[in-house]
Amino acid sequence: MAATRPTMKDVAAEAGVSTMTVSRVVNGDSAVAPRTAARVEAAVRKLGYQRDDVARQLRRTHQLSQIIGLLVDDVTDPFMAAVASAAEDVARQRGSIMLIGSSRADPRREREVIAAFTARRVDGLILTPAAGSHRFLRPAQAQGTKIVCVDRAAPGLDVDAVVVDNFGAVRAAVAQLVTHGHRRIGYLGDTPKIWTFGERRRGYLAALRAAGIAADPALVRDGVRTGPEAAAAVTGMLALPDPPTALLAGNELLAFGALTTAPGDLAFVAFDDFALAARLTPPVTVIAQDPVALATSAAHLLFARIHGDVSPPRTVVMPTRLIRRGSGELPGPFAA
Amino acid sequence: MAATRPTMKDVAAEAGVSTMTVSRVVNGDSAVAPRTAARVEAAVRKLGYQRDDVARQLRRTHQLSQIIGLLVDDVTDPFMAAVASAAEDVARQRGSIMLIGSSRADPRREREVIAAFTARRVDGLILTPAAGSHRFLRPAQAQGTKIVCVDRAAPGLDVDAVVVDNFGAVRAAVAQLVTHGHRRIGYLGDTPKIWTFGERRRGYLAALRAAGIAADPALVRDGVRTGPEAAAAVTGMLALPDPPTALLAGNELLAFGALTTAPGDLAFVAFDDFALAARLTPPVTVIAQDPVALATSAAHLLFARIHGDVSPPRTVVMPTRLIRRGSGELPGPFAA
DNA sequence: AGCCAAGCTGTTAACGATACCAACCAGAAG
DNA sequence: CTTCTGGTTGGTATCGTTAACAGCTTGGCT
Repeated sequence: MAATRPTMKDVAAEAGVSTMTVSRVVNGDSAVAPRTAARVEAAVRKLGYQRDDVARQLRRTHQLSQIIGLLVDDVTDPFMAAVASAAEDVARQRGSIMLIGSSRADPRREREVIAAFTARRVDGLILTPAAGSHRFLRPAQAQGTKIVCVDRAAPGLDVDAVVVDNFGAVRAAVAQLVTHGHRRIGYLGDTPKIWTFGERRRGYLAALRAAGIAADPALVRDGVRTGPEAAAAVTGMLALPDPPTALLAGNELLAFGALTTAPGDLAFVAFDDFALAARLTPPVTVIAQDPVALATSAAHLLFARIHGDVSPPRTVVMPTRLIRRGSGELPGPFAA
Repeated sequence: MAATRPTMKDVAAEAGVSTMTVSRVVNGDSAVAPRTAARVEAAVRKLGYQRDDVARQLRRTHQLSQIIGLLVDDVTDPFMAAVASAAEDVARQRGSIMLIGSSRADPRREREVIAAFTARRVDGLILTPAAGSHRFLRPAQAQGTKIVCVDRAAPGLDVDAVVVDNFGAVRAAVAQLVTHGHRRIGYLGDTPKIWTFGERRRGYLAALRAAGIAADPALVRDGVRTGPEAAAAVTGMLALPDPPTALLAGNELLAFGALTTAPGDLAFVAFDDFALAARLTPPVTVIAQDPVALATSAAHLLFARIHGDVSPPRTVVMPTRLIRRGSGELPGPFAA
């Protein structure tokens, strides 16, 4: 049952050659006489030999491990799933495999997962940083692990990042709600300690300020993490004496939660596009970003670093698009 | 820049002890005098030492690698994302990290990814098998890699599997459509070579047969893989001289595609529940399964195998639930 | 005092692969 | 006939860690 896997030594014995020759054949590096190679290949097939990449990596300590690590909040978030998928595609093209870990927005878990990854000598990490400082990555970075952030910047860490202009996108979307006659506009987001939510919140406040509207703390909800929490927050806002006439949901999950209770006449804009947005009544206006493009770009950047790019870290900003489907264009009480 | 990572030897020199002592401290195994341990720990911190799990694994060849591999079709499928998330949670509880790979339903890619994983000596694999035989896994299995299938069985491979009764669930759902007066019922699915779609298709045909309805090939569409393809298939069916009055979509993705064009009076049932199903008009009736429960069960089964469970392979069947929200209960032309 | 046990630490040899260098062989050239 | 060249092959050391065992203290017991 617990058959032990054959090693190069076994193959060498079977083929009557040295392990060096087996190594050469298995890796197709350097010249081996065709007849010898054929004998080795036959032995490989006969024994079911597969190269042990663990031993290989140990010997080639200063070479690449051909493993990258991806750390996301939560893969069940469709945005993160798209990131994971795109990152793995690039990794595969580059001959690497990918470890995946979820932080669940918990900085401690994030650190532990990253430590487990670096202990395996990953060549690089793609991160969607959780809240909190990421200085703890400096030693790993100093030892040569390349790091690229995607979706979010990592304050306190000097690395590449591929993001969108969250601030500008939300500001523009909220400004549009104001244009359509809304002055009581609600905001739902997770903690502003997460970079994206901080930016989105800033954009919301900036748009209000630009319109001369005082922000009402009762309409600004931070730290909302789940669909049901979002639904409850919306219900709470609507029960206010002076309820909002428009709402901005900070991501897809919160949008789904809000949509379970939001009435159809509440103007609504969601950050992130989603599959059935056009099928709802009214169709949902969204701020769309392209997670595949973000992740592909981040992964290419990572592999460039892995292969020796030492230029100063840069932040790539990808575009967003406000897709007007109706819910964000519902007129408010101050409509012209 | 390319600072090399410190090894136990470096730590040993710094602390004035042998590498064995460092090893003992780092792993907390056996007794080391508190003062010595403190010195070693200080050296570890000073140098930023981290144990090299690659070397460790090589030395401990007959121990576990504490890595598992997950192979899915595509993580952007929310069902698979939930599977991945749940599997990683269990892995983490068990002190393992997880490699992830996508087959994109391509058997060759599936093989390559699996080979890359086994070369890293994963302790086990969780698979959603693509189409085609999986005999190629036998050598890996013989060498001790544990394998568990989730969502789909793997014909030709004697392993554990955690699935739902796809056949029975679809048969019941289609029978219900018949009860509501439908006789022209369309079916959308990917290739029946993928186990789940084969089962779902069989269930559909069995329900028709039981109702004495002849299956019309024009209403049975296999090999539909994308949303747009599903939409086109629906458009095509509706243009028939004798169009369907009801439709069953074989998974979430196909349901989304179909819903972009299906008129509101077409009775509709989707395999897999989804976030906004209740918000559509009419609300969508679905056959729900619990991907988290499936994956959690599969992962527990895998770790049981990894830790020595040698009982015969078993297939765990988890329940499905027909959630009647309206679209599946629309009356057909033969309603009583 | 003498001896043993317990606790602590070090030495050596692997794990499976590859880098580096040396050795071998045939045939060509001098 | 000798020397050289180029293509092939093998030997040895090593990557960073730990298993197995050996050796050294120290203190307790008779």
